[in-house]
Amino acid sequence: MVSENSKEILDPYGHIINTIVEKIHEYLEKNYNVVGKEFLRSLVEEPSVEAYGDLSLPLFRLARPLKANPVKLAEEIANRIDSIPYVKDIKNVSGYVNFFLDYPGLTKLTLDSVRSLGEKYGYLPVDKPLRIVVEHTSANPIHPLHIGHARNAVLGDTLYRLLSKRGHIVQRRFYVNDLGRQVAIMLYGYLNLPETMRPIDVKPDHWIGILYAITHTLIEIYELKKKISEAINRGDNELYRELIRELDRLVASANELREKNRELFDYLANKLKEKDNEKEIQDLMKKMEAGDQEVKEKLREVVEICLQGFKETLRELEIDFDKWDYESHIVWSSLVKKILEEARKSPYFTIHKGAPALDLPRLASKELYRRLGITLSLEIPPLILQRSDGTTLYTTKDLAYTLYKFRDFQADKVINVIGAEQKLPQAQLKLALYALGYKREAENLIHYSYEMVNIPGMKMSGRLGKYITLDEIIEEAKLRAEKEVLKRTTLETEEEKKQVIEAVAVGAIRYTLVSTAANKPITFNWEQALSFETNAAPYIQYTHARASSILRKYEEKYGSIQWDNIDYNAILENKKRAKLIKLIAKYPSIQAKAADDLKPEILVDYINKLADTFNSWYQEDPVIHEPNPGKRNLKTTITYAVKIVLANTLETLGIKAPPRM
RNA sequence: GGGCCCGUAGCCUAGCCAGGACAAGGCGCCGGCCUUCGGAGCCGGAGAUCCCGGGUUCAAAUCCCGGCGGGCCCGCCA
Repeated sequence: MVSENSKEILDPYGHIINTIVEKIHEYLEKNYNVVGKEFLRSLVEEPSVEAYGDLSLPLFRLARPLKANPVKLAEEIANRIDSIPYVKDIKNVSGYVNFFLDYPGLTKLTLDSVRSLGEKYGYLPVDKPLRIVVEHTSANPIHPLHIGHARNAVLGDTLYRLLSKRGHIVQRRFYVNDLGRQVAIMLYGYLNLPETMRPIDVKPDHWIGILYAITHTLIEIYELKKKISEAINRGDNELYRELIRELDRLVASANELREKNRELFDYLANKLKEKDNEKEIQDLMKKMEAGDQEVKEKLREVVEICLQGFKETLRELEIDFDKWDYESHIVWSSLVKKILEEARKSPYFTIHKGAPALDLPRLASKELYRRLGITLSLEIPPLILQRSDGTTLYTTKDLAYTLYKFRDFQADKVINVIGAEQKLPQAQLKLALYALGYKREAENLIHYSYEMVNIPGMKMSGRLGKYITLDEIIEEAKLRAEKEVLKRTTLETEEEKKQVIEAVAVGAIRYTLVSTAANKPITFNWEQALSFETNAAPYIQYTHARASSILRKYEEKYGSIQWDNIDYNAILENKKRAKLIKLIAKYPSIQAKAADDLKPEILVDYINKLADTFNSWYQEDPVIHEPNPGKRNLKTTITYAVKIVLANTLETLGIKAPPRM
């Protein structure tokens, strides 16, 4: 099945580097001490200046183990090693060995690869596929998705695509936090409404968002009023003034909420006025956790309304899930109870502040933290498992859920896409797993952490109903895309135009969210997100459409692409041809690295460089008008390869690549 | 009080983990290119104390220490 040369077909550039390393290693082994091949390979780099060649091996770090002078060694290697496949010339420059590639050879190798793999070019499969769960988005079902969730969702979905294309078996899961206090508040509001006031012509999650914010704000106001009269009775003036200020703020939010849905607001304001809301919510939470039949049904009903809205939004962004897991299911199916029992038997079980807990600080050690990928200086407190009243805490449920994910999918690895603010609980989770004897799971649980998305001049708050929804952002993106597309499109039918507008709008959003490294905060900016110029999604899409168009015209004139009569030597006639073929050759290893390092931004960086180089080449070196058939075939096959690579990177980023725009 | 992340031209970002040869792109700004394959493009130019100060090293944007600025976390919340 695997042919002799499959490696070089799948990964032309990687193959060439391996060949070079092989030769150097052979030489050093014969004449000096033994040096690890992997180490040697890690030293190979791309020179910063073109004049220094295509690949370079700095010898400074080798000098010590080999007991050699780097400058002399470079000289020696350059002189003594004369022939390496795909290498035309070897030169030494003060401690560096520089390699100049044989471009006709590289071109043939690369185009052979593209020819035999076609649209699959670039997807380098791993030797051992893993079963991987990617849990992402997992927004609380109490308000619509906003821009922060969008970063989570897009990152999670892109990781899924990267890993799948790398050959892993990947499952996407969404964890529905349906047992928290926030959900209880929303459910409480819902239960106080007559059926006639359920949502009709609003998007379901938007309605839920308002219901939650109104219920929350009203309850806060009523509680605050009680505290204020207490403060008056006690004559505590300072407290009184402080509470009044807080009340003013809440009333201001309440007025804004009332504007959004008067009927709902006035009804609940009246209904909740005289009740002991706090007590009723406590009762509701207990019933929710216990799985009270009646509450259970209503809970699922109201949560489903919100999830319906999530699904609509996510579908717009080409995001889908394989499994929706409910926190309530984890609790009701006694998985949590089992974990608690195991914890009680664990040697790390302790009582902390009067509550049952795991003594995680006892596990603190350099060795273990490194293995689990926990930052050494992170101080991890004991993990309290249960409240004094017996109800369970979030991380305990998460402990049960994590094991459930591993078991349900027989996963080798579980990746949680969760905000950076949850670093501590995620580290606790790992240590707790370890403490309970789940070493494999602890070691293969990955917290893929990302920083916040800020909207300039705005502080978002779900509780007060202050946020910009993802739906609004998508809507705005479409409006802006429409304006830009209609200005320039060559398409004629309305249907085609609509598709391109959507592809451009969604592409712009996904691209923006994935192009900045996850550990850096993003300040959301329309101009930048929806830029139609270099370094943005539409630019890549446009370049792809342009390459497609060239190929279409070629085929109209000459028929199908000619692979058999290619003038490989002609690659040397134009520097940009060579630059392009090198980029194309590198693609499989770049795509693989982006997947292995979980860094989509590597792909974004690459795709830009490729589009730049192609556009620049296109400007000065005509393809179809090339009269010489051998050269024309070279140029067309390069164009074809560029088109494939652009389409595949866009596909990996979840961005559509229309052939015409 | 302790901890984590970030700090690269007016603005946005890459490079930092595995230190190497003049710090790489984009936006914006200035000047050019439409009778040739799609100008959402191309070519050229100006613009940087790589937050500051020490240290390690033949070599530091990159590693270590100490500051400064911004965000986040330290709950019987989720």
